[in-house]
Amino acid sequence: MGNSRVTVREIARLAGVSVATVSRVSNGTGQVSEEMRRRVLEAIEKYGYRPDHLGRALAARRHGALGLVFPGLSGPYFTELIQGFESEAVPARASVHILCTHLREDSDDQALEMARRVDGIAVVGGTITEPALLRLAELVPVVVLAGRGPETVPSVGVDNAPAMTMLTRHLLVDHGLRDLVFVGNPDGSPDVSQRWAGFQAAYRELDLAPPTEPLRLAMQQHDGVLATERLLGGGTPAPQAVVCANDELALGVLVGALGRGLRVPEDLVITGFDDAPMAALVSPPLTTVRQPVRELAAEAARLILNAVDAPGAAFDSVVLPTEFVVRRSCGCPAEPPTGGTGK
Amino acid sequence: MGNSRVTVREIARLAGVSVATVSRVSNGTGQVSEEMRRRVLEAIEKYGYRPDHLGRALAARRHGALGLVFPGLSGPYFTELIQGFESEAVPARASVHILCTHLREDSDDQALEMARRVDGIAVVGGTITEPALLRLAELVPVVVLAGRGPETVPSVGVDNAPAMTMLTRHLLVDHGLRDLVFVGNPDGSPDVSQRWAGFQAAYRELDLAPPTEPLRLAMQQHDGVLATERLLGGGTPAPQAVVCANDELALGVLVGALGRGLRVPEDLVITGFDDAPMAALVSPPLTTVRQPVRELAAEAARLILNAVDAPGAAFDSVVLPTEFVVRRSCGCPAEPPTGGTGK
DNA sequence: CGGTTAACAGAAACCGGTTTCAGGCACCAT
DNA sequence: ATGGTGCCTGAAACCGGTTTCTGTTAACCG
Repeated sequence: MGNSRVTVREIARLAGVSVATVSRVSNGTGQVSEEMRRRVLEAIEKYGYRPDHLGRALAARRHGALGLVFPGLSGPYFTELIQGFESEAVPARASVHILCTHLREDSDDQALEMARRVDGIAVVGGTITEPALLRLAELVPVVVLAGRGPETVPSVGVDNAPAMTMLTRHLLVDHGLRDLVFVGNPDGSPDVSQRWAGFQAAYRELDLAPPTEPLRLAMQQHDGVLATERLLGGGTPAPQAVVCANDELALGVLVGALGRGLRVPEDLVITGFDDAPMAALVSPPLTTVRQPVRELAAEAARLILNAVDAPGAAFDSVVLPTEFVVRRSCGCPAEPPTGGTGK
Repeated sequence: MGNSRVTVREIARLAGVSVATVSRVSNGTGQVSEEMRRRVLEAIEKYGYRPDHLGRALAARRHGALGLVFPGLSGPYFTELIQGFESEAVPARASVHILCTHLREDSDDQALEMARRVDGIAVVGGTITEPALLRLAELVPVVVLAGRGPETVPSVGVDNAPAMTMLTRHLLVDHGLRDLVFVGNPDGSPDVSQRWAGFQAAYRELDLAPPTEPLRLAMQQHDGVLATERLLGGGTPAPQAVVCANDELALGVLVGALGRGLRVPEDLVITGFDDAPMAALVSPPLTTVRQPVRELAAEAARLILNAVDAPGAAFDSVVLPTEFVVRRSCGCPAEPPTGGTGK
């Protein structure tokens, strides 16, 4: 297996030059005469020489790889994240290592282990402990993706709380609703934690007492279906509106609610967060908050790549803006461009 | 950055032994006296020595990494794939590199590039060209994931065609339907191609003329919504059943159909493939085919790891079984455990 | 024409490990 | 005493590159 067994020294011998010259030619560094360059390139071409990654990495003290650590892989959010990260890493000739911790006990150790194989790491907020994050940052450039880490570790995120406050305010003020329930686990991720805080803040702005407890569930579509069983299955009175921590949950709730014969938004208002592709396509279309997930991850990758190239240069945190997207599921009339009013 | 600057030679000096001994102790290879081992371990502990990955990899001619190449990252299918792969790689102390080709022009080159950074690669069927696959297999152990490659390259997949034939036969025979439309692009992936073939085969079994063209769409949920627009938007007469290439499409079609006021399965029958978590939770629950996606990827990882450990040992292709899951969306009565019949 | 300088090439050191190989030593059987 | 046998150990070679440092050569200048 492998014709790629041809090394610098062989090429050097075949071209009748020194290894230094071969290295210079293959890297385009230093001064090489036209004659030498031609001879070397000829040999490289002829024998199909490709410099070995490990040798090069060892000498250069650089792996040419970036790491991405996240808790689990569920739904469009994480796939967008990965793709955004990848889209920035690949052009920089950096390969992407992933680590999916599943919130295992040894997540911290595995992240530390990864640090020894890559040049920089993006960690999704809430995936590893804060001490581990700090130790990680001592080894390689680190950025926290979607969330905030310790002061010294830069992060890339969106303005979750204000966005959620705006959305909640819309329901409370413009639609006059009072009995809202928030679905999502604030302890699960910084994102959700901030959204929960923003949700409560909207109540306080109006001198209302906010709900004290969210409906704690994971973030997948089927958790949303589960939520409808809890909320609409009798027992407690049904809420007026379900404010979901992300679109997937909202879609699940929507499917569950429609499945029970409820009309949305007449009988139940539902909102999401993310503006996933499906949000605009379901009926009624979902009122949500658009966040630039892909761009978020791309920005993280860029920050890391910069930090790798220019060690020492402090790099700042970034907060990307969100956009409140009003559609039909909150009770607003159908948007003009969609045509047709109401149901 | 990094206290991890301590090397074998330093430890050797500090412990008053040779580097060979340090290497032997840290790897547990060869014979080392108790006294030496103690001294070395003490030094390792004291100075926090961790062998450098690159040095080790270079010397051992092994990267300690596995690659996973796929076209794009959409929906639960790919996330399950990644997690299954990862779950097998991590315990083997192999890191996971991913490459998301997006079907770019240079996919082949990028895959070959990856081959020089990992010990083995799993390629999702249809992601790179066949010649590239062959060249790849010359460099490292390769397995095709979900699909079949050239004879010489082993693959891991499921029995797509028979499963889809069984499902289609169920609609044709048990429900007496005739006007079915298949949604999915057979040119997009071997999986879909096989399912499309199985779909047509069911017609032929009954001496019926199968549809000649599928509705060619991508595989995401919103493509399913798109499908309803094409199929139910007037123009052509609506079909009796929509046979989707995967569950995501089916969920999209379901959402789209319900949004148009259709009753499922009374007005329109819908089926999926995969048995994603949501399939059982929507109403009506989705008739589909369960395939062990996670196990598929795990098996691929195992095959590769074995091939890496025992080079030369031929390794065979694997076909995992599927299971036909009958629920309500095909027109069958609600399952007993679910309780409640019909709507 | 002698001396300075710039351009270029190669020998050797280096990155951080693993592994081969030869030798030292203790122990045992002749 | 001698030779053989195992067990340990360390020097040195090796993995495949990059980079420093030294030296040669030719061009240029006064």
